[in-house]
Amino acid sequence: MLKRTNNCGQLRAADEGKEVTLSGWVRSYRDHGGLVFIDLRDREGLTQLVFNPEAHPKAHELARTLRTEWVISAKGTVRHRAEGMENPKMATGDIEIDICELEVLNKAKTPPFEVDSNANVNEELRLKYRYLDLRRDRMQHIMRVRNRAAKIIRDYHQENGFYEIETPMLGKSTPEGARDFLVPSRMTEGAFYALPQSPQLFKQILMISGMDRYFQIVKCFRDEDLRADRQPEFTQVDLEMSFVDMDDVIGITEGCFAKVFKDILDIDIQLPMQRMSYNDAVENYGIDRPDTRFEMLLKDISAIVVESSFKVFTNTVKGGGMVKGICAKGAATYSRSDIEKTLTGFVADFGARGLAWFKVQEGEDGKPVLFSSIAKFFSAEQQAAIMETFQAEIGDLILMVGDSADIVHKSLAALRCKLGEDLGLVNEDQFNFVWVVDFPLFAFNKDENRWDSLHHPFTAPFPEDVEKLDSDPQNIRSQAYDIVLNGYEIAGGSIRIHNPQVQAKVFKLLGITDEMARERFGFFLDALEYGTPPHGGLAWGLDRLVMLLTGTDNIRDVIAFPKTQKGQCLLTDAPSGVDADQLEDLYIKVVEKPTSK
RNA sequence: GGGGUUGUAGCUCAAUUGGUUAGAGCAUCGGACUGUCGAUCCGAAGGUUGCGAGUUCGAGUCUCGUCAGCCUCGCCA
Repeated sequence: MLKRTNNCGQLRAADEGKEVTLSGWVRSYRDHGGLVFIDLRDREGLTQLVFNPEAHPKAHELARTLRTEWVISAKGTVRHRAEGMENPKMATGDIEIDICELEVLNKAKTPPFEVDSNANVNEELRLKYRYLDLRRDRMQHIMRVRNRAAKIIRDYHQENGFYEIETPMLGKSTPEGARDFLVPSRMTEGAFYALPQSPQLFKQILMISGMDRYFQIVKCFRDEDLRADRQPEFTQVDLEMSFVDMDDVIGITEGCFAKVFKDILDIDIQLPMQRMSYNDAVENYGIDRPDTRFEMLLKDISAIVVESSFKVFTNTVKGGGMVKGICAKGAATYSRSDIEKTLTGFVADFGARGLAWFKVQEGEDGKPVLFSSIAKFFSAEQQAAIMETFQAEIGDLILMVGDSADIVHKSLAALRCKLGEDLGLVNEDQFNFVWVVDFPLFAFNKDENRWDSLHHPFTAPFPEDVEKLDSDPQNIRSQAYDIVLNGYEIAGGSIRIHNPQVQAKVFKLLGITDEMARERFGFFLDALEYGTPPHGGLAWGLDRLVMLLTGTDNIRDVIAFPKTQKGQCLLTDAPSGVDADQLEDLYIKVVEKPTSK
């Protein structure tokens, strides 16, 4: 084999005269009958090879047989292209290689789609032939960015005193949280490991073990339904620190994000990052992961509309619900069918039973008035108060939902983001980081009549709120913090409970009896009793970060070998059936799927 | 589990209201061509319209079922 001396993105005019060997894939061939030009591609770039029939007839003859995606090595001399023949579109466009010797390392079948093209290709096909898809420019770029991000993150944490420590993939199943992927044990009949949803307890135990600072870039597994930004296995940057408070963890994390964005996108992030309380986020954006790149904030008009004669709203407010809305600037041009079919249908997905609307129009006296089929239910004063609340101007569209707080916030948060996109308010080049803090520790679970952790059961309350564990669980704030970028939660964490008594009280409120706690977390509760340092940490979703760094809205694009929405790998055809012998070894019997008809 | 959407040549797409032999660009194959660079020019080949029923004189088009991809609600501490 002709061994390569350089890669295909390396050579420049200054290398003129050097004898080099390049290896790679044939991107395109241009056969002029006489001269043959080949664009050779490898991970680092493209270089033009020239085959001259008079100078090197043997190489030229072989070159005429080349086809796209064949793998070759070629030896020749770097030559500055003739004047006017340079190609400014190529990094190596000033030079070409005059080839004297060509070796075909491997032929290739005609690919099922064009590797050398930015055209959209059916994703099913891309996933089946992922090795060809990964050869394409866009995927090469994404993998390069992902690799660089991982390196920066590793270097940064190493420099800041973190040990990279691996935690087990075969762990213990815990019933709360997401559904576990289970792995049957051959050694212990009827017992199962679970793949980790996150290394949560192990990293806390590492703090108890005196490791001081731990981090890991680690796979996590959750057996839940997939979405555009969710895969059954995904990658976290997981870290934990001893003897720290919230500001320490936030400071370390901010520093790392700033470095990643500077190095990869050359963007300077203003530090410290903005912080927003959970309550403010929900009140103004309807969600705990606000996209702050545009305004269109939610406004509460319950107090105004409760006085109106519009029964839908008055009943809602009197029944303990609320009425909130958003004001879409300049959107009064939306047609009635846009609003009553498209937008109303959109919020219906989130449980909203209706979407009330006002168009702000110019009245007879030139002043703004509200127009809609329900406007007659609102007095002039009420209308004025509504416009005042939204700072509405002529040409705006006010959209309102009256329902339980949960539905109002969920539906309007989603509607706000949709309209933000539709109206072109989102600047794709802007990166708005915000820490969301002051989360409540618990949320009440009506169905089960108990409290649920908003974050997870090991999250510490603020010290001054600890006494409320007995009296007022609803108003306990937690030392949790989420970092939100453009509406995506990209990292989250908390200061952990390091006091066994507090941990026991939290379990109790969560409806976890001593017995259950023993069985599930006994090992951890024991560990807590042997000298636990105050500690806290955080985990990043690396996949989502790479999505934002590369501007894709599809998590499959940032994972080399992702799964479809049904959890299939189209490349390998996993998951698949197994031999009866294998099942027997594991004491597993497959039962037929019960028919639901 | 629910809702939506897509499926036509190797790829990306088109095909009027249900109406003649389902078309185009790219790719492929053959030929020509000594400075191209998404080469160009000439020619050829390429189809179970995802699959299965049904309605109809007639279905790529309408109906039902089914399979697969995607988006989404529930779900994801």
